[in-house]
Amino acid sequence: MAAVPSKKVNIKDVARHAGVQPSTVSRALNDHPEVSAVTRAHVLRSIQELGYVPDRAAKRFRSGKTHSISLILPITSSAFYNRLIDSIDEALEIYDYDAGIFPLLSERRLARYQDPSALPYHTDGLVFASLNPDHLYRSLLTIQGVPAVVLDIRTPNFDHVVVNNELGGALAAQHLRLRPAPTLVMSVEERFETPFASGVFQERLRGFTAAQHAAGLGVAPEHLFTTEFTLPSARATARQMLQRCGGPVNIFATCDFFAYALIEEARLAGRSLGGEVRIVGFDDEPHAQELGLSTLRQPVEALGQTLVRLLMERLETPGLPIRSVEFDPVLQVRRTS
Amino acid sequence: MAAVPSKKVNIKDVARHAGVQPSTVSRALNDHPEVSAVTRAHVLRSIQELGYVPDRAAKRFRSGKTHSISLILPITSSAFYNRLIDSIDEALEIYDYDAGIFPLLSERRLARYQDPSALPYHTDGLVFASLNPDHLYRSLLTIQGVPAVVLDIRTPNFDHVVVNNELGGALAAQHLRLRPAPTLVMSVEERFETPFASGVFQERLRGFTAAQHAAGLGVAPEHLFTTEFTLPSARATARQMLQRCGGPVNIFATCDFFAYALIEEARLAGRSLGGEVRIVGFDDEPHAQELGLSTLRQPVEALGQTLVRLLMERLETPGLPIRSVEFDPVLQVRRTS
DNA sequence: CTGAAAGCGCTAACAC
DNA sequence: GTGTTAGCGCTTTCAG
Repeated sequence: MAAVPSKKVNIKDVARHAGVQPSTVSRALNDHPEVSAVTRAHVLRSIQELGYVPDRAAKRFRSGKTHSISLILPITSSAFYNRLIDSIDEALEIYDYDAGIFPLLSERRLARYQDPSALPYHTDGLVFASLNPDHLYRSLLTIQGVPAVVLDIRTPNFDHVVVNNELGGALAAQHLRLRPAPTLVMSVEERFETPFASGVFQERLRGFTAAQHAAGLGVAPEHLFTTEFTLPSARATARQMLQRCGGPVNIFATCDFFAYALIEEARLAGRSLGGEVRIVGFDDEPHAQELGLSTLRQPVEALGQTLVRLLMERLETPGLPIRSVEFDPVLQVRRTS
Repeated sequence: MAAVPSKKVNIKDVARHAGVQPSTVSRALNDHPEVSAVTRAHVLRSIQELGYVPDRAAKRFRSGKTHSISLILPITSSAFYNRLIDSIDEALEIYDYDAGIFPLLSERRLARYQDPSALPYHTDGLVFASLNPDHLYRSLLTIQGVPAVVLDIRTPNFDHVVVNNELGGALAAQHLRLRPAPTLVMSVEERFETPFASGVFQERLRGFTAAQHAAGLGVAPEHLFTTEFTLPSARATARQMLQRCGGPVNIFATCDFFAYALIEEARLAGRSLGGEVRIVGFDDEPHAQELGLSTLRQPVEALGQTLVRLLMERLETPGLPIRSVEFDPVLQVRRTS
């Protein structure tokens, strides 16, 4: 281990030190089978002695590969995306790949990511989670040359994996109908002008409403409550909803986060969960089980695996036609319903 | 906008199309002042027509710059790190830089990040948040050539920014002593064998304990409760603590997350917050204000700004000596104490 | 203001 | 099994 080296040592220095050619050093480093064990050992020792680290930029430039992909998503602080990150990480292992996480947390980031040489595109492939590349970019040239797959959005331009959210809504409706009672929905208003909307909440709501209509019931406008995606707003809305219906009530929350707010407020109000107040959420986040929340489980592991498989196939075979894979959510009945 | 181009168009194609030399195209693209307005316009039009996108890898290889840095942190799902990300993002703006987020969520990631050509090191600089590069790597050669700064850890090898956590603990102790009562602490056991420990919780605890001792009080071992970093564990521990002391009690939670659990359990048990049960947390997360939690505020914006400044200075002037900056936390008294 | 040419560090043909 | 050589696409001297 040398002290501060006066200049960065490159592959030529190593070659000279080991008495071989740069190509041999390269072969030894990249585990080519044609290099003899003795030479390899010799070269590796020179590398050790000189403290050589291959130039990252040159390596990538020449080989054209980074062995990593970028995961572009709206936020990272939700349990769903954390599970997705985990499942993608795991699925990448067998391909010897890595994922960088790029949360699109602000307009500023969105603006910077218009630049084709922004960091996320310095990888071999892209996964867009709940984000539509068709809307994200002024021109798709931005991500030119980097294959992409999309989660949660049906797009004709990219491989995509979606969950049948309408079915999820329908399953919730069907289940809650087991006990007739005033039926409320708690959802969020997605702003479709922004590129940050995937439409999943609308789909869940639509599935629920359609199923209610099919059963001759429907959802009255005053029974539909929308909230912001923050704890205080969700709590306030939940309180309002529970005050509106004093007696037995059924509630469909379009995500578990909203359901949590409902559970807390119901408890504070002393209303019996699963009896007087019945709740079905969506996502099956980790807390859901502890809290006994009935909810719709998304097959997150399968989503991650499929996204990775589609992307890796496309890396290997660029000319592939666009593929679309759909998964069904599954109703998990627990104590709140 | 051409259809699917048979082959990727490069700077030579653009030059030929525009009737100039590659160097001129490069100059036009990189806003060199020496190129005439007419030529620039001409070149830009060719670029448009051909749908040219500069090769990311070649650009970086040649220029040696990515205009981005990597933020390496333990998790992303805590409010503190989200605020840190925001403040770093903001601070980077004036430098025309960008940050990639690399959460070290698993042993697998840690293992992959031993590779010097892993994605995080394909940037111009590194910020380690609550993570010690000295322990993270088998050899620091892994990050060779990429300047780094560290948050939360005093290390002789890197520029670092720390918060005086011991002072925070002492301030909490001093404040809680205003009303004499049995005094409990809720903390976490940091495992120092792993590279995932920064030591901040120990520091907070140490500061608290030292201050109590100095006041002739001390913290009895049975008054120190440790928990896991999960909601159910925190809730269970909180319940235990409140059951242990039926009457007036003072509690120092070494982070707001634990304090939330205490608040919820105190409410469920019908104990009066700020009266019978007094709580001081640490971090001043966003919820803290809504909940009226007394807590120690970390100057997150200043931390982010300072980290960025130190890193940018080092990028400009590689030979700089190691610098250390310390910030004091500030006690925010609200309703829980 | 623009052209010509060198070269960044590495990998991969092609020889031998 | 190793050496030789060309070249990836861009930026940056140096001329003119």
